[in-house]
Amino acid sequence: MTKLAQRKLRDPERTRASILGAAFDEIYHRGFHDTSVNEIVGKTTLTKGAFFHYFSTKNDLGYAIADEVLKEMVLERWIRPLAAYKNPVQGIISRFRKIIESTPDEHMALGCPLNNLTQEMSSVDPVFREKLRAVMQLWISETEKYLTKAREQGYLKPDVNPRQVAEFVVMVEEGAFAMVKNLRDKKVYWSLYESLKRYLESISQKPTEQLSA
Amino acid sequence: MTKLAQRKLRDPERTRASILGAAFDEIYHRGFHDTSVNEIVGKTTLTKGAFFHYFSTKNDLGYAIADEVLKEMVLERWIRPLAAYKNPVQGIISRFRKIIESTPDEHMALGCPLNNLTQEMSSVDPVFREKLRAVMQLWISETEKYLTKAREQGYLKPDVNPRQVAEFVVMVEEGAFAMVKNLRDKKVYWSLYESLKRYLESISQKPTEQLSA
DNA sequence: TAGTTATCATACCAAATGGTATATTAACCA
DNA sequence: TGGTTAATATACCATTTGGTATGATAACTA
Repeated sequence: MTKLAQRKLRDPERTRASILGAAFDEIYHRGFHDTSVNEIVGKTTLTKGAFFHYFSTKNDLGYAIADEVLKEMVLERWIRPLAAYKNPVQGIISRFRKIIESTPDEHMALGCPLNNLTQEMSSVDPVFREKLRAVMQLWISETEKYLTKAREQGYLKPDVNPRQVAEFVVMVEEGAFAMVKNLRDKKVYWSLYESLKRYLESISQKPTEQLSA
Repeated sequence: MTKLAQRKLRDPERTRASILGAAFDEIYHRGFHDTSVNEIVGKTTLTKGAFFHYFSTKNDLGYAIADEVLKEMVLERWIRPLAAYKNPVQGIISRFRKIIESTPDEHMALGCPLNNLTQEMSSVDPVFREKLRAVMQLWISETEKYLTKAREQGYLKPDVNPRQVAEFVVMVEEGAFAMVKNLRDKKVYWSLYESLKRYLESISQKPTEQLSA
């Protein structure tokens, strides 16, 4: 009773978040073009009126997903966890493994949300293009920071270029999901994981145990 | 005059190919969902009647693109040229470079046609899924053959797994285009090229010059 | 407490889309 | 040569889509 009554109460932030969440889910499953506004609001307790109150157009919704959902997702999944590792290179390897392990089989077929939206929208809408580009730039730059630190600490060979490695690593992280989506075979994750690991080890070295400062 | 008259003459094979070509082009530029049948026939000298005579549905056209155009494109761009190299590993590196060099700047923003179609359609239509999967399986398997040969000939270290490397190589080949499409920066091609080269060299070795047989 | 505004619902619409029905003409075959 | 079939054009349609106009109600403010 109380709960039902409270459902009627207004909570704009929650409402907007609810639309955004339902929209991300639908779009992640079926793609942007194939997801209609009616379907999105159908997944919530709201109607089209609420939708267009918060997003003046369907594209605007897509922009919000890029700006808010995808950006946050990249940071949460790929970047922030790296802080917990002493050796950032080892952190990248471990994170890749853990994300594979924690990805439900159902999601295997859906690929990387950022890559999906990019492949579909980036060449057709310049605003999408810029926003999705910004997310990936962030992903690469943050990865690069950790790789730079790793080189400074002697975990990487001195001749490696952190930016170059960062681009390669992020490309593998995205590309692995894309390939598994295509092949529908989770074993491929592990195959690609082994190759990434081997690559990173080939540019690594044991840090000479020199005292700090 | 003669030419104009001949244009009226019927040539079913050419007609079908014309539709297929225009459709591939439009879909490559704007995606499958965002390309309408009207737009496709608008790019040809034909009308909707001809279209639905050759393809009973729009999806059927997409299937034909996967079966015929994409498959042929993979073989022509990535596989067949490898036959010309004595060292297949060197062949893979060289081909990657040459494809970068020969890709017009305009195409840079469009990514890999196979990847585009996969990300958009694979999770939404099972027939697409199977056909696109078959193309990528072919791509990987053919690459694997060359890597197996390379290992037999001593160009690769004996402990490398050709299938595993093939999956990684194809993933990089696709992923590189996807990333450049997102970042819109051709320099990234070369950065990724350097990394792929370094990786392949790290699993390579000089063949011990033992006589054949 | 009255009135203004923000939040959400309902009913509707013009345009575009994939697809069909049908007409027309070229090609082939007996 | 006549008739059957294949190839292409034209006109049309039901449905879906993003979006709008407007109404209703909750929330806030003076």
